[in-house]
Amino acid sequence: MNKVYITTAIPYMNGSPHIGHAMDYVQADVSARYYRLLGDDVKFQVGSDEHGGKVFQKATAQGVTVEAFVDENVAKLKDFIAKLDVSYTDFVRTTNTDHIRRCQEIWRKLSEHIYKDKYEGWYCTGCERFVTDKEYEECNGVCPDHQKSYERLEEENYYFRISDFKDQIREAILADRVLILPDFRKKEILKLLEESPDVSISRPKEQLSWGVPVPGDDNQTMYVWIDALSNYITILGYPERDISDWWPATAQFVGKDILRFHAIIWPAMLLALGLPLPKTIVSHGMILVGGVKMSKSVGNVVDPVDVIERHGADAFRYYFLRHIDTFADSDFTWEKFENAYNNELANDLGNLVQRLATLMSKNDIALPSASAILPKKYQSLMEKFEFSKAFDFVWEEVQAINKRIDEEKPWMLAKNGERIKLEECLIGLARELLKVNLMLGPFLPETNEKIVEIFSGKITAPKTPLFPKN
RNA sequence: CGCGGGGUAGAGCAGCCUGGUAGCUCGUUUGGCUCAUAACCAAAAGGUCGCUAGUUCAAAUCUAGCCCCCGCAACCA
Repeated sequence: MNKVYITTAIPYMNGSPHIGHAMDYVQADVSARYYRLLGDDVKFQVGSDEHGGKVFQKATAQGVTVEAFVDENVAKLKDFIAKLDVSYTDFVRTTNTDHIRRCQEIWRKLSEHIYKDKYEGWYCTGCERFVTDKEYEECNGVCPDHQKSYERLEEENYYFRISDFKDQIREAILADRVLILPDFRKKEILKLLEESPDVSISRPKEQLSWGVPVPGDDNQTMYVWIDALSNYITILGYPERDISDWWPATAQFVGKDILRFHAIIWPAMLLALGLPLPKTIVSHGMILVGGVKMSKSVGNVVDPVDVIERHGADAFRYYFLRHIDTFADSDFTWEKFENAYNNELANDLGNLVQRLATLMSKNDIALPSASAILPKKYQSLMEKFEFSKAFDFVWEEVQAINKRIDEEKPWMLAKNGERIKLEECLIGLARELLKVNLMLGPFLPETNEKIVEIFSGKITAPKTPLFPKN
């Protein structure tokens, strides 16, 4: 039995979960369920990134303690993940004491690649943060929120010497020892790697109080990188436990916006710790709405929960796994979604189940049990994380069954009393459907179970269709 | 010359690496069927493959130049 470890990015707890996070979860879940289907032992991590200034400020603004604030958001996140029907096994919180302790131990282990340096940049005393040079120029040197001029300030930070590992990382990426998907992102990362300077990994305590204290320096707090990225191994019990059963991860799912951190900083950390690199980093694109970026100010934000409440988790998973490109930016519109739901889920699949179940039920034909096997092509696509293509393949089979029913005309066989042929025909068709259903399992877990139920024992057509139309 | 992705039927995409009748899904039109959620099956209409030049017997596909859209460029998925 193979050990498979699947991870997702841990969302920052300064707000509610949104559609971008949903992509991580749904993709990772399909992989996890697929490997379970193969009989593998799967560990599937999800979690929450809870430290940092923004979380602290938000909590303060709401007049609640920061602990209460993150607890509430974590509860929301867990509820969100449950709604998506995500079969995770481990939930890691960066405020968990084990995580914090392990994180500090990791820092110590990294110490020979850590140095202290001064950072100089534009700072807003209102926001209590540095802004990038680009931001500075865009605002003409005046903070738009506070109407104050930025000040030139310097502070001391610890830095992680990425440059110690650049060559190793480049080689690993080039040789696909850490496979970055899709390929065009790999090229992007290789280019970015050359320009990646050392990364600042701490902040003065007075500026950042809500975070993991830097071991051996009371005046510094860890900035996000080591705290957040290490979650993938602290949840496994690193460093005090041997994690080689699970690490390296089979696949780490991230959004394209944070790929750079997972493909550069994270591998550098792992190399410094003497740990192997993840086998695959899968990066998905952004969801656009009507061709434009989703944003609160535009007011075009689509809440996954709305989609789920309308047609269920499987419908959500269907659209986002098949019609949203697995790797590139893709468009969501309600019209497209409803279209896919009605034409494909309801008409192609739902109706297929209905007509076949009715045919078998009317003629009192049961399905002798037989185990289906997964087609090679499907397996190969799933193992390349080509979810949308794998789904297309499954759908070709769905359509082929509908076609076969029309060609073989079982209702005619029934009318003519050709019992033997009828049984042969319907059992053959039902077996095909169960083969499809097996492949459908990782994508649409709820539907999968329903189909299994319908076609076991004495068959009766469901009273309410699998995918009811409005 | 910052890096990367893209411009193919009304819409969304595949094909381009390894040149040789331009394909898929949705939508539209017509026909068939009646087991089924007015569902299913078949057929048809619809494209100067961003522009220009070049290589070639032959280019969506290779080369060069140009135009346009989008993403990223140290922390807003």
